[in-house]
Amino acid sequence: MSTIGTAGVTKGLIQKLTRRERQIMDIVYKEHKATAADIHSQLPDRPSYSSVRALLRILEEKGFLKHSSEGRRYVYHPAIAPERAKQSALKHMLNTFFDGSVGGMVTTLVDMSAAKLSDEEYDQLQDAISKARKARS
Amino acid sequence: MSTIGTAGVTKGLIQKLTRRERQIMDIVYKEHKATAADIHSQLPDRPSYSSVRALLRILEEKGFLKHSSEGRRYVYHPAIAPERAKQSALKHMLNTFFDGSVGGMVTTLVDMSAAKLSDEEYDQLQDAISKARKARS
DNA sequence: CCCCTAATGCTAATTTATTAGCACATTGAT
DNA sequence: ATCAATGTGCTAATAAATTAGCATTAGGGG
Repeated sequence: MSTIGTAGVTKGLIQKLTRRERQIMDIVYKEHKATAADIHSQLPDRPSYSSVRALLRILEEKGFLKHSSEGRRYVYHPAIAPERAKQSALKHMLNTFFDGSVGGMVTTLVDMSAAKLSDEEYDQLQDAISKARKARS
Repeated sequence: MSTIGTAGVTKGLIQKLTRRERQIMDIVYKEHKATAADIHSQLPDRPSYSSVRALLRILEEKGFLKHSSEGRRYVYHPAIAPERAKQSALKHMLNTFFDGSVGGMVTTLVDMSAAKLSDEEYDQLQDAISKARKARS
């Protein structure tokens, strides 16, 4: 079974985040964009609004977030493109839990959700794999 | 496209870990088991051996690690079964980056590694999916 | 116009995480 | 049997993360 390496990919930047910073980035990635209030409302063990804002400033300084103004509010966006963050996270998980095996990961994923997938969804999966296979070469 | 929920699964315990603690747990999951020295040698920005041992004690107190004695050494193991940890991590990633879509995640995974998979590996993937599909009902 | 609300900016205090130091125990070699 | 090497246990110091407080500014409604 072939594997995927880790070298040079978004260089583990995300692994450097602190607990709160990670929680915030998770929310931003999930929502695509979010205001301080959005984030505050979704954080576990909600700290004060003030704390959230301090962290947002820090994350922006560190280059993980950008903001734009929407009316009077700041709307925060990830500074690292979702595609890259996604891939980086997937690779990390592949290496940590699946010894780099894509097949192992897909199998676990499909097994986990087996009962919940419809025929249509299975077809989509099969298609995705066929296409990737052909696109190779 | 159906999705997978987050409720009640290893209850986000792992999200509570600090930076160093996470780094250590990643190594332990990756290696399946490890001594303090193993971990020390693999940690980024290597702290002192002493620090590592302090963290191992803390992780054990918090219930994330167990140890057994092997000769004179302690060998650390995850206290949360790899299967559960894996699933918990996958679900978290599904929700954060793929809006809960298994298909989306599999597609990204396969695309990422497309060039590297052999025909045989593609066959394995197709098989895994077919089996899961049949095992359903 | 003036006040209330809901934003942000900055800074200081507190809490938590991280680190390292040192004492003690055990094994193996000479 | 003693010494060196390699473990562990515990504790205190340091560094980093997290939190909250307070000042300020802008908008909207009466």
